[in-house]
Amino acid sequence: MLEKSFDPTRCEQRLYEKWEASGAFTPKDDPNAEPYCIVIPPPNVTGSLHMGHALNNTLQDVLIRFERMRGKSVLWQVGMDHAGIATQMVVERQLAEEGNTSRREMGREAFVDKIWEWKAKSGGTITGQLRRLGASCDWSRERFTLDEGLSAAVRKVFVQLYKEGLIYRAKRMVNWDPHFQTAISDLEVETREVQGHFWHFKYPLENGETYEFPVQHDEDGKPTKWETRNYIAIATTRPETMLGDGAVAVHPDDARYAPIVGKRVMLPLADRYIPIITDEHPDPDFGSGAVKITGAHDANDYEVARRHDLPMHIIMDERARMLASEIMPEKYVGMDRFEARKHVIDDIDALGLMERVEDKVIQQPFGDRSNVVIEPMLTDQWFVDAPKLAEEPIAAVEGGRTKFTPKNWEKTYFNWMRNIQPWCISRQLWWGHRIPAWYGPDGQVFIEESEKEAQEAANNHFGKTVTLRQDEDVLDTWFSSALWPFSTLGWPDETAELERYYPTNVLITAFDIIFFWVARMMMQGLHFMKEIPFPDVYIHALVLDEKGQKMSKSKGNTIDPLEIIDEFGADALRYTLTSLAAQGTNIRMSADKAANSRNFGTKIWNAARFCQMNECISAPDFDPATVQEPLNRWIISEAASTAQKVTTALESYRFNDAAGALYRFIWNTYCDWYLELIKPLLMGEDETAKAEARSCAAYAFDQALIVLHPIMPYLTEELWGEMAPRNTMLITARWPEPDPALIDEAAQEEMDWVTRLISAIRSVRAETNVPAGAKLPMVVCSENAALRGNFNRHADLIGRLARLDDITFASEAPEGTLQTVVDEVTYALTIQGSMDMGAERKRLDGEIAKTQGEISRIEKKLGNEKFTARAPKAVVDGEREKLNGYQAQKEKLEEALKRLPE
RNA sequence: GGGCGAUUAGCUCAGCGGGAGAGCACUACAUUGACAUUGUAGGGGUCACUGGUUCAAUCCCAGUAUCGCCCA
Repeated sequence: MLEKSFDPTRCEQRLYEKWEASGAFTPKDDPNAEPYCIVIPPPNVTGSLHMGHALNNTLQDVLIRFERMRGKSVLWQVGMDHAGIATQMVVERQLAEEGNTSRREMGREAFVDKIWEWKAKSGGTITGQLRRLGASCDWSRERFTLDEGLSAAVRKVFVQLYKEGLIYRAKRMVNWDPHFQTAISDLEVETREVQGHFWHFKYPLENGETYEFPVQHDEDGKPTKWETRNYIAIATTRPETMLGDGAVAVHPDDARYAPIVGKRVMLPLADRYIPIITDEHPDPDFGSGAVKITGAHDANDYEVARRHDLPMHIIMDERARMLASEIMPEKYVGMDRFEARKHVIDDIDALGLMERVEDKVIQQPFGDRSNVVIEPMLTDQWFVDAPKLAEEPIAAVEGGRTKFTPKNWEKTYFNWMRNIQPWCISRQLWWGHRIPAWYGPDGQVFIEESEKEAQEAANNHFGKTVTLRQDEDVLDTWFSSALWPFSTLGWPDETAELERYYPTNVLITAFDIIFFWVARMMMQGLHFMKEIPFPDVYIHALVLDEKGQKMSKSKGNTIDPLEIIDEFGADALRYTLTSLAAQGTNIRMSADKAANSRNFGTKIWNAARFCQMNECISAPDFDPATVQEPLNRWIISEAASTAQKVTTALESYRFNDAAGALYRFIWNTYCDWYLELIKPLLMGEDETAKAEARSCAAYAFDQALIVLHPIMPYLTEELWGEMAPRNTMLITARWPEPDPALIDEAAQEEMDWVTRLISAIRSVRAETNVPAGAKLPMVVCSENAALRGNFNRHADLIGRLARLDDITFASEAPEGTLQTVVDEVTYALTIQGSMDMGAERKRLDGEIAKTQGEISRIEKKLGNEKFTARAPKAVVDGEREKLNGYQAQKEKLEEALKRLPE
């Protein structure tokens, strides 16, 4: 006998271990089975499970379990990435806490050893958490981006791309993180609005030259008043960068500055002259319309400087301190950029060149991990020719070889891919794939997959043995993650797995990661495998908090999925997320919602208890097609059509529809109606009827367990094991095939009538305040033979569920009865004692008004000649039929009202 | 500035060219042998606004408003 409710804490670990030990997580070794593969978007080795992961992996697991039960050879390829910056940050912090030496003092090799130590001890927390979620991934094939095979893949890719001219070293503008002292990608930069200032400086013209600058304009914008100026005004939010200015730019159409274009200004503090140039970049309506150009420290200025061949002065070192150089005034050398800013402001002010200062909300870039202001800086880095590599991925989506669900994300993808910039892949870190580039004594570079090959190449080049120095930098973590869909399957070796599972079937991810995962995997997959990595990309929701805000640690509004699992069980969390995963909308998560899902589990559990108590035990040789009773044929139909709905929903990534169909079938159909309806049979004397009800109850329940399993694996597996002896665990049970023979429309119609009739009688009773316990006699006001047939079959059930003690037939309703109309037939209830006349009158009035409303609506429609002429015949006929029905119903209701005693 | 999305019951959200739906919350009743983590019944909506297309619009199209997100 089952306990009173499901206890997840008692079952989850045991079941998970049993699944894993059974080999269910590894792909089945059957050459005839269709392959199905998902690669996990690799979580970060330092990470722990948050709601986003929980959703992402629940959806993957739902599909994986679904396809596994459908008999496919399923591989969920799991693993983690090494997360260069994040990991280095964690270990450096740990070193600092232990009062140990810094990484620089420690040296590269010792530091990297330390990280591996850390990884062995504390890394990969998330894999244990994925297990708790119930993720059925193949742990035997777990990979790590820094493991040997994946590292070999990275070297091969780097060398090949270099030799194809798709990787190059260049001096370009990058996002420099002065805290980590490395370049980071655009995607690791978070632009925030902060309260800042706009400083307006005057740059004096060379030789004290002057010009007339308009200061007032009439309505047509014509200047009406001028003043004589010996300077050009510029405005900046970052005054310290002025020390590196290479020019002042104005728009070519800006008449105000036309007289001084081509002249020079004295750059204050720096004591050097810079030209006034024209460029399309300055907006004449913004600020003074004149822009200082600091080519080495601003992305826009860099483009201007390139166009005009301006000098680009790098004015800061790797920690963003002012750098000694021939253009840097002695005074500022060594100052931090913000300290230098203060001095520059004071010094400009002292020179009388400060025009004014405005408060201004500015967009400022921050490192998403370091949280410091990012310095745009011109540095030497390795780049991937992303615009070139993006061509094929763009074409693949345009041609429909890879499809996004929901489709509108394709726009985001195209927008990003078509505007993609060269991808800076070098990082000034130690944790990662060290770049396979070696330099000779004269700086000549040798790119090879191993030091040995580089040495050979160098020796050949120089004609003698030379000493090589390997590039210090490592590659962006995403360089290796981009290879994930094929490197994890064994590439560059031609493995059986690669042959069988590439391309994978779908990538499941959140939209904020389209650029990281989808774009990069598409680029590398198409380039190296000559084939898309996945035909489908499913973009799921973000999980927000109850108020619809993004969860973040700093806001303190995170909901920990593990706490939800502890409190309500993994199934409740999974069901909640799945049921809310409607396409194109975000999910507002709350503990309340998980509680509802837990209640759903309890409901199922108790239905199982009921089945068990009543010996509803599934028999292996049971054939649903042989069932006789409409009641039973109905539940079999419903189970089959639910399975079909769930199948269709999952095939089209409509997870919420799958969850909803299951909820309705199990709770509203099976529990609320079917189990209630078979109770009289189970307690009755008719052994044949009892036996059929028992086996059908068990069968339908089994079907529900099977089809619910992908979403609620623990509870369903536990019940599967408890309810009957089985040949297989549920995780590998067979998913139902669509079987038209199981759908019985006549039975569905008949039972629909039964449930509507019972509901109608209950409604009358409740609204007229008939005591809930009272059993009433009912008169069916009809001579219809088919109706009598229905009552012959179902009178007991109707009587029990509607609390009737006698059902008789008559042509007319007796006086003084409560009446309700179902399918144009009046049913009259006789009550003992006095009837609540007021309530009954009110109820009937309400019904009549409602029916009249429908009649009027349809009459109006049918009265419209254009409607009857142009609408499809089926629609018009349908409306006529409905009208007849409503009219008949209204007549019956009016009769009932008339028969009410005054 | 560019792009995307949202606006449907008190709340959270599905849905959809032809009778407005769910969960939660609310009201009343019920402890009838699976389940109070429950059951039965009920109340509650000008489907943001304005136009257009159509025999027919909550749904399609255009515009407006408000909100949210992404990119610059």
